[in-house]
Amino acid sequence: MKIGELAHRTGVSLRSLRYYEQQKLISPIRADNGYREYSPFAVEQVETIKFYLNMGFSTEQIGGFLNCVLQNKESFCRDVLPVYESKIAELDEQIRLLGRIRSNLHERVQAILEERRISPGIPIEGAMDDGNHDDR
DNA sequence: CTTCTGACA
DNA sequence: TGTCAGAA
Repeated sequence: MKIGELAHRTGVSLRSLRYYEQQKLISPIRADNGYREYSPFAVEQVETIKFYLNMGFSTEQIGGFLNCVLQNKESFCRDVLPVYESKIAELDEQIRLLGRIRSNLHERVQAILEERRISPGIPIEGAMDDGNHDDR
């Protein structure tokens, strides 16, 4: 099938489909006219890519265990463990930062309700870090 | 009409 | 990621 059909059947934009290819997550073959030709498996492949992207993994990380996960239908691929663990650690870090922001705001709310004055805007370390891992 | 690549008021 | 251009 051509890119238009795959996009329609997966709900992924043409742009993203081409981007996944750039990131080596999918490798469609080229027809004589230069059009990308996807195998019918591309549908499930793109869906698993979307799944991991939503899990917060970078395209680079996904590229690492995609084939393994794709073949061993949700089975075990030991190489994914370290990736999953680092992701969990990353989430713990984000949760820690969010907790700081939360308590900071909570304190301000209380101050306002109690008509109490508190310290001015004090930046929270690392709070502005969106932890991006993408980009080739 | 569909796809391709490259680029960004 | 969207989107537009110019070409095939």
